[in-house]
Amino acid sequence: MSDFYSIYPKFHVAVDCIIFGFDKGELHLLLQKRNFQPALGEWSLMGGFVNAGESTDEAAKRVLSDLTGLSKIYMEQVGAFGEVERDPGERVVSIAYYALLNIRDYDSEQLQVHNACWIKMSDIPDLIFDHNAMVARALETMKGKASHIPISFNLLPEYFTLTQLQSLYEAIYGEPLDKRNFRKKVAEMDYIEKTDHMDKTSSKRGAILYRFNDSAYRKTMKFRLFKVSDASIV
Amino acid sequence: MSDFYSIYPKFHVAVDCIIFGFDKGELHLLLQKRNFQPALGEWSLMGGFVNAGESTDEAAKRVLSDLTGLSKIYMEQVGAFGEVERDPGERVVSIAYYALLNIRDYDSEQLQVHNACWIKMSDIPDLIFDHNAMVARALETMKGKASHIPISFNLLPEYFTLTQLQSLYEAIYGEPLDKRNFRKKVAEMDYIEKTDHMDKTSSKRGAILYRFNDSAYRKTMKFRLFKVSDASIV
DNA sequence: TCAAAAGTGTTAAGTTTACACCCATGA
DNA sequence: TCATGGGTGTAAACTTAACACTTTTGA
Repeated sequence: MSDFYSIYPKFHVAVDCIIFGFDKGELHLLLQKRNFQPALGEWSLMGGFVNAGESTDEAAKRVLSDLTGLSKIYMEQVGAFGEVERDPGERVVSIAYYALLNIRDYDSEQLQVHNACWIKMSDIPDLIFDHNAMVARALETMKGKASHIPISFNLLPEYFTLTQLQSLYEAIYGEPLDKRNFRKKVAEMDYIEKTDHMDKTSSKRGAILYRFNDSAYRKTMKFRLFKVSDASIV
Repeated sequence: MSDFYSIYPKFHVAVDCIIFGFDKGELHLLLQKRNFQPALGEWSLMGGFVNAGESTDEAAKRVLSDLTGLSKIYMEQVGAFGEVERDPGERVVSIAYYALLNIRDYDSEQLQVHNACWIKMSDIPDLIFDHNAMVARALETMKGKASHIPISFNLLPEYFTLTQLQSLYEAIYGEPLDKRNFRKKVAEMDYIEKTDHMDKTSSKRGAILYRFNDSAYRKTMKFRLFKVSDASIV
């Protein structure tokens, strides 16, 4: 094999995962109080190094499945973080991924093992390195995508009420939505299907449970439950 | 310094730049017919390895300024490409960036030196490695951004006609726009300012030259010259 | 004088917003 | 019986889309 590259430096390449969950009307992140070095005792995202023979996407999936035991998690790349001093230990380029998962799919035993817990977005502590910046960019990326692609259902159980769905969108975009207008839009989306199940846990009357039908969605690919936002300061 | 990382592998980290230009009603890319190894004689994006002591953003800026002599180029990260075998020579993780530049700012002497040329988007040849995939993702990223943030002015000269601006949007989104509706929207954007200059090169009558006023834009941050598109197949 | 690009308004259709009350039930 | 969350429609405001002719002037 010829070797044109050997004069160039090599770096550690890591992945970090911004894991979103939704509970009690708020977005949460799965964070880790590190019980290992470096930065022992500090809060961080879940991450790990990319192995030889493993793509960065695979590394992110591995980190997620090691942590949760789940293999089919919705995941998307946020981007690379490549500042020289981002990790004070050594030069590490990290690729951030966000993941969306139903908070109930994740058992609390796993939480203990990894010293992890769900923290409300409004209570995110100082994280190590540039992890707070990763969270901010992940949230922007996710909001952009969730406004026109139905990824948000990954944050809900298979069966959900319209109140839950609305509350999820309000949590993501941080503003209230009108109930009647919201339901009118949902009603036009045939792939958000009424089931004959009822949720009796959150009201006396009970609420109809709905379900997202992905193959029906793929026929129209039309989805918009939230207005497209103007630019933030860029 | 403690050394928690040494058991993990290191990789080459590269940057690749998708450089957009606009000319004669079409988007173009600045591509390179490689006069060096590896992949000598093949077409590729402009790229380079990230140096020690240099962030990935800085590496991308360096690649762009080495190539063009320009330092203030609009540039944004597309994302990391981390497949194991993406570079058949050796494991390389590459961070893609797109750049927008006014095709006239780039002199043809530079083109020669780098064996580079502007190729119409509709004529992009097979590129090395995963560079075609990078181009596709860069275009999607750029379209998403250009629909609600006025980045497209980076593709035009400082003074431009409304016909040029419309033609640019038609090139980016690949569909025709109604002239009167387009001009009505532009007229509402006070930061797209009429100047008292005229362009006489493309019509006998002459067309009024406009100019984008960034600080005026920042007061409202409202911009939309193209409808937000539905999902492509994702 | 005519070809070629620049410039200009109105109307209908569709979308978004605002808004308030009745329903069902378990405690 | 009443407190709680579930469910429903209409009208006004706004936005988008469709559409065709006149102007200017250099060749």
